[in-house]
Amino acid sequence: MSDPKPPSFVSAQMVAERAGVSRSAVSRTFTDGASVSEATRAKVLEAAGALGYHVNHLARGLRERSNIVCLVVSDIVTPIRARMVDELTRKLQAAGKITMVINTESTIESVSLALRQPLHDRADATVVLSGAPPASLVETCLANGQQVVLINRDDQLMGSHNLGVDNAMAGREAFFLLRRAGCKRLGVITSTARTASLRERTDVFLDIAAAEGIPASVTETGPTSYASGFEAARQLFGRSNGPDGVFCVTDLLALGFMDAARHEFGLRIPEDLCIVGFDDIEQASWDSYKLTTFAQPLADMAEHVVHLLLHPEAAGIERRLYAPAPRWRRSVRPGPSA
Amino acid sequence: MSDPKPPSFVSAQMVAERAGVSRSAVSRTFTDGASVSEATRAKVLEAAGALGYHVNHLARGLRERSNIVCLVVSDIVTPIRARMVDELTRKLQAAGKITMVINTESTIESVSLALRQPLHDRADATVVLSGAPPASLVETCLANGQQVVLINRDDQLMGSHNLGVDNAMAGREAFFLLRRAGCKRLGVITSTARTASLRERTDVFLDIAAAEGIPASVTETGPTSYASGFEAARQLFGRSNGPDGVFCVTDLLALGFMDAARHEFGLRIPEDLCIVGFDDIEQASWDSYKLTTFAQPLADMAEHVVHLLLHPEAAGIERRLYAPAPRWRRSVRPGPSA
DNA sequence: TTTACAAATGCACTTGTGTGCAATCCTAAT
DNA sequence: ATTAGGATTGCACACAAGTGCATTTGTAAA
Repeated sequence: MSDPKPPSFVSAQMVAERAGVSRSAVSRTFTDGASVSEATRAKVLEAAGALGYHVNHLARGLRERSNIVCLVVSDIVTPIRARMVDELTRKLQAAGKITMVINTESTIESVSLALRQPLHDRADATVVLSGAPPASLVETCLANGQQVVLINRDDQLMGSHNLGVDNAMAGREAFFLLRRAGCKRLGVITSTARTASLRERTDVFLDIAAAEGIPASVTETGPTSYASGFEAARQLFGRSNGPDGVFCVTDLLALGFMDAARHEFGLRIPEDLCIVGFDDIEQASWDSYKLTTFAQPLADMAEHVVHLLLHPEAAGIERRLYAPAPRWRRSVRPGPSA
Repeated sequence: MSDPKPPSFVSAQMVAERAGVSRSAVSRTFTDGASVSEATRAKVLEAAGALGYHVNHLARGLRERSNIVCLVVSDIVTPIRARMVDELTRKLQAAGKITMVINTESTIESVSLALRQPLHDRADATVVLSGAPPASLVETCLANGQQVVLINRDDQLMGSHNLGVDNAMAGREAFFLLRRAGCKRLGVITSTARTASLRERTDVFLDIAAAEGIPASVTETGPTSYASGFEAARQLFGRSNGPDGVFCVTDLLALGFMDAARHEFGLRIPEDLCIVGFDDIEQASWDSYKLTTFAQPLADMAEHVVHLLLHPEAAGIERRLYAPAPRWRRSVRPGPSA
């Protein structure tokens, strides 16, 4: 007997009918600067409220910009990534953008697949936090009028914005920190995920060490994780003559390394072993670690991403390098031991 | 002289013109089960490839379901939240859904504002991970044909799916773990964010303790964080006669509490003090902590969310409670001390 | 009261897609 | 060669919005 009437979204047409005006009037009521009389506006607002009307942003996006930003990211659970996602979603939202998150693996195929999504969704922009996007797909995005922002990606693709942290500076600073502490046998702990960022931190550190005549080894045991750092320490101190100063290219590696060095081999930090990390994740400041490390200016970077997206034509394409901020804590001696 | 031709998305119309067919043919080529001849399909695919055509999901969403799912969440940086977001985005994506993230504060106003977004964006469903959504707005979402899934929220709102973890069980188990260890003076460490989940864990623990005649105190010093746990330990052990067994309603609180107890007061864990946490964040398993805690079956929960969204009419509204899985580690003695 | 001019309104078109319906094409059987 | 039948195809509409343009309404000045 009764109409089942499946619930569905209420359109401007329905509001117009209820308010006894044209659909144009409804549209104009919700458009800034449009010409509507106070009486009509009131009728429309009443009807809209009663019906629970909400402007369809998707339909609006058909005509002009969609205000959608695609965030391509892997390893969200990683503290540093989670913080970046947090900063970006928060700031994009405040700027009136809609954030679509694409959770991808770091593999080329997975990223390629993911990068097709912003095209399908008519995103205004694509922000890549992880993985190495193929140049051809980035070009397609650009050709379709999207902006592309790569964060901490090596690929200096034409037409994309590139934001990154100064890895060379970090590698250099890490070395000098350890040398000032009087470390004699250095080591770099990195991961098998050979991204350009990690590689640059490693290479600069090694180059300076070589130039200064201090021996330095490289150890990598797996992905960029606590477990890999732990395993690295096991390997290094399992044989004699382990390092007395290490640069872990990531805080997660550093914390794992630290735990293994302390609890498996009884080493004292910083007396027997100095450790420098990178990222300044929250855990690095915890009382069990007090890790000396470098902070990425995430808030500044996110801020700049939003700025780029809000003013697409303002400054043109740019590559910007941010200086990592050293955080001196307890894992490095202030001066030589003994 | 040359056409500036601002880059923009290529439409099915353009593909049709280049392929010399009607726009319908293009649409049918990209629609499963539609009737297109092999010759036409080939021409269309060629043209689409050359032009870089991608079906506009937004426009498609105008007609039927949009396949957009809204994720309302706060405190993404928190390990447990990051993991839930990771599980959900990954599984939703695999199911062909598009995830848009709304990063909100936990305040009522902020959540209210956030909940309007899925309405504007014609999301098929809204998943709420944080905050207390006002009933009226949830009703609006439901009235507009959306599905609403609340995860670990108290509010048992009509028409919304409710998934949660069995907090009562956790509180009970925590108590028995500590009693079996022979603890005489118990304590609960919680936060000032009085969500239903945290409150239930606290209350059940206290009730049983009272019933069993073991004294138990409650301490809350701030938000649900490492720092709050740290501060709680300072307060409790700053005066004499601190507890010898505590249930921290969150792992973050537990780790902070642990660090302060060890490093500020020299307490040995589990000899002098037993600690039980909740969440089983990655850090709880780290060598410096080895925290006994309870794991939320995040993967199962995410799986079920996707199931609910894929089969909207299948099972109707439901409330489902998941059993937390105990993780026995080193922060609780297996039996009474001395 | 008439005129002039601005404000308000509605028609119709636009955006990009999917699809019902009718017209056309092609193939095979009579 | 004719026809039946199925496979293709294209037209036109629907979806939900914004907006240029012409029309109507309203108001104030002459």
